[in-house]
Amino acid sequence: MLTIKEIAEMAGVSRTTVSRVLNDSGYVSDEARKRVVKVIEETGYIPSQQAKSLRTKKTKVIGVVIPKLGTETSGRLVNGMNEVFSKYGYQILLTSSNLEPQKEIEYLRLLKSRQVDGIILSATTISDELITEIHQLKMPFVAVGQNIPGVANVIYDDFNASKAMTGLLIERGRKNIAFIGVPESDQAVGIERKQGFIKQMEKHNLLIRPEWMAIADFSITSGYHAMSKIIENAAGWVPDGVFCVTDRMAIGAMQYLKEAGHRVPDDISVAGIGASDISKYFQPALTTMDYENEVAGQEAAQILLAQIEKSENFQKTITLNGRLIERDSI
Amino acid sequence: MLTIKEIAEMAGVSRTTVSRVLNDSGYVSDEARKRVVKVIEETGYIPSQQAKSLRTKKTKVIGVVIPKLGTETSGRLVNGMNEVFSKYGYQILLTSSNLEPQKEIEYLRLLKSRQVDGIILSATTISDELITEIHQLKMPFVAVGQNIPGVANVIYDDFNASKAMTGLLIERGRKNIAFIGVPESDQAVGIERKQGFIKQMEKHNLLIRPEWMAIADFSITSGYHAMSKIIENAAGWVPDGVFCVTDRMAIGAMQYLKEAGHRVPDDISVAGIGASDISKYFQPALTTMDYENEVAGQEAAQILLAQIEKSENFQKTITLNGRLIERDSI
DNA sequence: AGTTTTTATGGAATCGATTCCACATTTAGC
DNA sequence: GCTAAATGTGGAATCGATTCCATAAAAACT
Repeated sequence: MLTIKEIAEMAGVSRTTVSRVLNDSGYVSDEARKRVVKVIEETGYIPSQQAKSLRTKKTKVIGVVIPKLGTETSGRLVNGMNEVFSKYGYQILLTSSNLEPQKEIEYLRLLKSRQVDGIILSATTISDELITEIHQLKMPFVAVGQNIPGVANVIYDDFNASKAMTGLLIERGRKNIAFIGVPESDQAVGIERKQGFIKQMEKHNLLIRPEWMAIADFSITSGYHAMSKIIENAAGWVPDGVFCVTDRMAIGAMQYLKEAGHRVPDDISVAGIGASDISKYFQPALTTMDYENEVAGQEAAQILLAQIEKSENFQKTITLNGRLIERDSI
Repeated sequence: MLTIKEIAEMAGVSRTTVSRVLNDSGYVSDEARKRVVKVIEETGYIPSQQAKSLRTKKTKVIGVVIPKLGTETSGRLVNGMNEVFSKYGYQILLTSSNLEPQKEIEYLRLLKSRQVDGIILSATTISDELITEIHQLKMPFVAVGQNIPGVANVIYDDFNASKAMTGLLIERGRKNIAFIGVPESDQAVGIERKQGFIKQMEKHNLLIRPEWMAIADFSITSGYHAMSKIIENAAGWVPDGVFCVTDRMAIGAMQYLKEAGHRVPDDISVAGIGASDISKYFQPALTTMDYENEVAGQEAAQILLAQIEKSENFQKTITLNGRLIERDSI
């Protein structure tokens, strides 16, 4: 491993001068600069960021914690962040909690120990322990997707998105609407979206049947099973609409309906949230809500950078609205 | 920011002793250890990995370069790696080249400058420049998906996978088979898979029509357009099978066929490669090849760890075979 | 009791960069 | 021609950890 000392010797200058060339700082004569540059090129020397950031206290690395690697949502989110960060010379240290709450806390610590310049957390469930940990962090921080008190947030307006989608279902004449949600441990998806549905139904004086309210786990398969259970429980009475809080569950539900001989949307309408890639190509194409995760990622990155570079410590919260995408499933 | 020095002072011991407690090394009396542990817990002190690895020359970070964030393939691959790495206390610094070859080289340098302990590259196109750069790296390295000479590789047997899939099509009585591939700049997907198709067709003395050989760009939409062009060019003659080198393009092709009134698989069979999530739920369910990217990720991680920890410098190449998944599209 | 071994502790060097400061040499200003 | 400012260079301290080495006290052997 080549070091600055060796480069200095080879170029016949001091480490200080090499450092100046490297960082374009201070005074360096053309003559000396040329010699240094030449040696660097010949040797392929790459300075150790390690040593540099030990001294400068800046790593130019942002820690990001996402729930699961390789999901569309996380992918888009991280892409959005990356766009902004790379523009400013920052890199992302990506960690995935794999949906284990304990890992989130662990990774937060780990990221701090790696001296990242800031952290973005895309959480699913927020425990008190997690909140405590976050507050102990005392470093630039932004939460995405879930509202965490006392810190900067980029969140989606889940309540109104859900309400709007339910409204669309009703507008199209659907009255007996089933609901496929997720556990309430997830505040945004589990509670907010459910509340949006309930409020809208109540507003129109529509009956919410408990036996038509299923809970699934985000997967396509779970949507399939939830739908089958609802239809079986229906016993004669069949819903004329289903609102699924995620696209993948909606896909599963549609799949079941098709197999069971129900026509979508003629007999029964299906709606999702997320505008996943698959939703466009499935038949019938799913009516859904685009959450524009890239934008969320960009916003989160911007806020974090403001905290880092201008050391603004605001607890700014940005709320993003979903964009309704009407297709063929309603 | 708390440092080891401050902890030492607060506990009334030397930095050396604190370090020993931290790393469970050397001799420390119970009495001293207790005092140190107490101070650490009270203060929430987290040692700087930065400083540690400057000294130890080990960062416990692995650099990973993938072509695109948020794709299923990359997601699975990275998940597989992560499984292995996290078991041994390593973390992944993930970078995405966003399909720009220049960025691959740039990130390789960047990762080296961050002193990662090793690098895994999942490349799509391999230029001479890239190969030169890799050889200059002189650090633990594994390439995934593309065969790069002179280094360790984990590759898929694209040629035989493609041959097998084409064979299945033929076995089912298909004779007039169209082909949707990708540009040849991608050695594995563009060339190997195409050759597998060609060799199998030739073996059975089947005609390969140039006008039925389309080139698309991995996307669903491009598959759709490629298929439409083939059908249009067919002018009367319609193929009875299409082999698409990726699932997403196969989905696009099927979509077009459906819209154009061709029945899959009755009139025309469709085959893909990749076992993507969507392929299972699309109708008809796509017959495809599972490349088991998680396994590839695990293997790559294992090989890299062997290089790092046992400093084995072998140019081991592991070839993974695809697993045929027969569903309804053939 | 005297010697060796084990246990315990801290001082100081080290990793590879940056940066403050001192000093030397030019160049500019009057 | 003399002082002041600009330019150029390197020595040495520093960042926060680990680790070699020296030293001392306690425990274990003759």
